Amino acid sequence: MYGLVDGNNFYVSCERVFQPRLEGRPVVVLSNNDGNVVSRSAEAKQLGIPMGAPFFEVRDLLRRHQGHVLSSNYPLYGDMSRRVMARLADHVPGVEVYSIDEAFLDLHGLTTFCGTLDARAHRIRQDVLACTGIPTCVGLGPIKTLAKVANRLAKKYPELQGILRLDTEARRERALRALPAADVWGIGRQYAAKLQAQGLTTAWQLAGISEAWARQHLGGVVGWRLVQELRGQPCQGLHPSEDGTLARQSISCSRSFGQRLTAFDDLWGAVSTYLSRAAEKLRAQHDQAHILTVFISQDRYDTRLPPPYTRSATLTLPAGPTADTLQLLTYARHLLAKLHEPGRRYVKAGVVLDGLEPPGRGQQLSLFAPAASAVPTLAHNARAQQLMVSLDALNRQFGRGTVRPAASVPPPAAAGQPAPWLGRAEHRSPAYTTRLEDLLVVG
DNA sequence: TCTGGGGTCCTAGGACCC
DNA sequence: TCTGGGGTCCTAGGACCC
Repeated sequence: MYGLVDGNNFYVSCERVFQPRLEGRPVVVLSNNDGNVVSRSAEAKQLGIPMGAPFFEVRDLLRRHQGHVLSSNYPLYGDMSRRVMARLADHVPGVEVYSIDEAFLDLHGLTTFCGTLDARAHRIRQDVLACTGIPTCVGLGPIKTLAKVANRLAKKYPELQGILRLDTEARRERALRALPAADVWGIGRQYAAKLQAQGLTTAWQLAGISEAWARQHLGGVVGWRLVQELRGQPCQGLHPSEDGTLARQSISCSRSFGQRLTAFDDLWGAVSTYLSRAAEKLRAQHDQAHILTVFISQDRYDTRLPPPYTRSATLTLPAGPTADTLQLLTYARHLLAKLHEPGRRYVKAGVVLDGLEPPGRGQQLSLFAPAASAVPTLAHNARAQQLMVSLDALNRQFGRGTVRPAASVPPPAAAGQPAPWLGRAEHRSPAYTTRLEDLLVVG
């Protein structure tokens, strides 16, 4: 059996742990730049605010109902997530961290110890709530997709007390008949519309479609696997996460700006900032990258502009994989220069690191000094590596961005001003758990 | 006025190689 | 009149997830 544990309204729940006055009220958390609603309390859902709604469309509605609005606070959510995952790992040896607020549990063979699965799931929920303050739901099923189904229903029907187990044919059928096809893991807007057009509305009907139809209309083999899993035929296993974190195959960092930018130097300020952050994440998971992409976007909602709104440039690093911020910056600047067109107004930029692998393979070294080229010598490499170790240590100890590339610092003329690329965050809560100055004071 | 960010997987088509 | 086949790599695009 698998378990799927999922935090309820995760970001909102994280905020409520430190602001209990938000209990019982409509609360929403916004995406970067205060753009969209990305987490809603039950009360906010009841007002009819959809997931992903642009904030400006629901602002008045929230005001009328004394709703509370928060900018996203990822240091807080990331840290709370780490605490939740640590609790789970204490109960179950095999945990696959699936997202910031979700994890699959490997429960195979655990039933004979410590009572029934339901009792175990109850204990896990209680423990996570007691130790972190985060309410969760647990879905139990013999297959990942069915554990997801169970979790969905456990969230939807409070009378289930946060737990649903689908371990018999009868329970599977009953659950699938109760679940809309659009709520199945892997069915998004497009596929839901296609199913609807065929008169297929429940997960049970979806489980009954033919292989040919699934392959043709639901994304090929992906859709067919999904259908098989609903039927009870497992197509994917559990991939336990080491040390409670998820190692990624690509790492990106991108942001919408707070204002339109046209000047190369402003864009470069943004791109160099994002690249520094991405390289930090890369080193944190002990990898190097050998493919670098830079992209810049114009306003996709501006009907006067012809698509494409985003232009990107990708480079396979000629010197092989690296995790050196400074080396990556050299390449990124060239890529940005290729993309940037004077006069255009850009709203967003980003970088992507691909082709990740652990250090020690495929490093292309130069026979000569690196002065003229980006290709490093061995001695240069060792020093660069030491520099990154020191950089990361300083930023860990004194806060992100304490030491950063000069390009990421706004020019002296703008001293005291926030960088021009920074987005809005007008409702940010303190970093209660990750900044000493922000510690909650009681009493 | 205001519309997110970070991921995954698959497919199709073209270039190139033998 | 005849005009290979299979493999790999790369890119772009499209769907999905949270």
